[in-house]
Amino acid sequence: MKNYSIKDIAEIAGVSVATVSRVINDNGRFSAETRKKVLKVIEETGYKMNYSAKNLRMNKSFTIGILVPDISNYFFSDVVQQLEEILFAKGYSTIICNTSRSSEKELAYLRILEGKGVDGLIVISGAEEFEFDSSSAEKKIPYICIDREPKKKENTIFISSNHYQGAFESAEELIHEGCQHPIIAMHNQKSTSAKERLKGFKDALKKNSIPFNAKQHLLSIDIEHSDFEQNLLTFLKKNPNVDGIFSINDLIALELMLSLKKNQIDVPKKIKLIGFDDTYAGKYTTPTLSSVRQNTGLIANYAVESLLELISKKGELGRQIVVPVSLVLRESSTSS
Amino acid sequence: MKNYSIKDIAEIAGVSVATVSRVINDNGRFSAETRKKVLKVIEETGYKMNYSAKNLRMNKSFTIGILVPDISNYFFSDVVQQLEEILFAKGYSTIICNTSRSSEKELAYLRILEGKGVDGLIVISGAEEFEFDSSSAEKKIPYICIDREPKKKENTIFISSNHYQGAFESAEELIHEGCQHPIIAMHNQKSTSAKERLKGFKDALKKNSIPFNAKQHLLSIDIEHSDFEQNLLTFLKKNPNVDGIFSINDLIALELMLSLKKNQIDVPKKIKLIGFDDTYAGKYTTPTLSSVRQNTGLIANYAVESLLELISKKGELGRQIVVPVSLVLRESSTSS
DNA sequence: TTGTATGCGTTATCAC
DNA sequence: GTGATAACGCATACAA
Repeated sequence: MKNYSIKDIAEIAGVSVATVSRVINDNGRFSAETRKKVLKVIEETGYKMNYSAKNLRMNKSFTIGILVPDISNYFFSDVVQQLEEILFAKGYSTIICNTSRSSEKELAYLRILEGKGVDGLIVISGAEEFEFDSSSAEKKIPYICIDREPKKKENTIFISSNHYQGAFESAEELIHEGCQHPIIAMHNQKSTSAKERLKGFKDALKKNSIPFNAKQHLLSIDIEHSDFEQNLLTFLKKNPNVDGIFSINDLIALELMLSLKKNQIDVPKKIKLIGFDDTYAGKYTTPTLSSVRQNTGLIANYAVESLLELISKKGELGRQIVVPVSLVLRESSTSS
Repeated sequence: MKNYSIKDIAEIAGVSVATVSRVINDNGRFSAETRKKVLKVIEETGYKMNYSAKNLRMNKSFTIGILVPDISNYFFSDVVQQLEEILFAKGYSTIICNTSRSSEKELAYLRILEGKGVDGLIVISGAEEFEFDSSSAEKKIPYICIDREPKKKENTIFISSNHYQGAFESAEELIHEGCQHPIIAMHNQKSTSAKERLKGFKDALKKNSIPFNAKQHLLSIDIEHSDFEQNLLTFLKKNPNVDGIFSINDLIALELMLSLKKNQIDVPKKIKLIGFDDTYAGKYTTPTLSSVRQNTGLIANYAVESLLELISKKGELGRQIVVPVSLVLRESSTSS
């Protein structure tokens, strides 16, 4: 048994390679009879398309590259999985590239992906703004940005959750639950989404006549270096009236919950807490964790749809799609 | 600006395509001067290798396919990420295929991957035994199985954690902590890893003179259908002396913990609990969850190493590599 | 040391 | 409705 090519198929079926190709791609005209004949041979031989040849000839790869900072992150892996699912159904395969938030790795991947002739790119998050100059202007590779603001908006389509809304509603929820001194806890990454969440939080405070002040309302967390717990305690010592925390993500929220518990600060009685991403862990903590859920399914759908439109030259660039989020309320933010 | 080919480069540099190819691949002989000349042109033009052509010509793709049941699973995504990292460093790119535990999808992917000419395959878990008959015996695609027992061991290399050890040690730990009636909680998937864990659990009981009896020591959970909590309560009603649970994975362990808490059954006082996989959520529950940690880094390393050996025809087939696990003890299994 | 020519498997453009 | 053939970009055997 060998690797059959359409040439072999043609020979066995007693037709020409052109005919075989036409049958396979259901493209052009041929009689029902030859069709059956060819299909039978294909079945019998177990013929498999050589995509390298097809790609070379067509200058198309039916492959989409996905750039993601960290596939083990809950939100990212969720989006990626959905993307993969949808793309597969549409006949595309995906190359998932874990950039580990490293620019060099990202660049290296970009070159490889270009070389492999991907038809399109989906770029997910990443700390900095993204600019992709497919150096060959001739064959610009279309790309979609998810949660990562592109430098040149006119070259791409930008999809993201409504981070502003999520933060705004969270802050309002805390206030409505009686919090007089809600704060926002965030890391020092200046991603678009983080900025939006901060803005939403600030605006909610403003709307409720609480003047925002970084010293009093912003707990800044240096993920890598400083001691998490000490960080929190110092802040609370300076601001003893804090009674609500909106955390920029669940990971931080969970750590906060742990530290608070360790220091006998009751959640939600003394301090109410809302996270972001609705990680599954939030269902199992005591108290269970309220969080903002992003609609990954919708995001993935929009991304694929837009990208395929761009690939077929039908899509309009420069758009921005904002996907609404939903607040999932659990015990950590509700006054019994 | 267009997409340059080596032909263009050759023309600009005033040499032949053969020379350019030799320079690019550092293969064959050429003068230092021509080398410099060619490299300069490549730099200036921003030439990018067309891998479709290269693959077609070389019958090699520098691409590895990874089949994984569910990328959003903690253990899987961890392994995949590490695989990707290691492979990337070695110049390979990866196509990650999420099979959603569907045989059809798996088969479809296999065909595509073959067509794309992947140099090798890494198959992770999946419910059933795996048999990959690269239908073209001519060009057998080498593959590695992680946590999934292949039907024909002689065609592949089988890598897995020491599930037996993890289960055995967990059971012994429960017993040493005073449990008289430890049980194992498991879903109805008959994967290799599940079987091994069951065996380890049984053997630990035997060693400690506790005769294993499915009715008394095996809590079977139908993930999809039945009501989880009711399931547990019924079992506990029949076996009121249960004082320790080894759960086949953390997901189930977390659910158990939730149900126990809901019914005021204290963990670890009344019932001690140990999970499997050391999901990050276990750090944030109350009590924190003891669990068996798999060494994903080591698994990934072995997998890549073995696969590359197979690809270069140097590896020996039929081997089995067992990677030790470690028991991470937390509050859920320790008597205060 | 370098160049010429061939073929990898496919699709598309012609002819017939 | 079908067949012959060029072309895609690359690596390599063989010539020079």
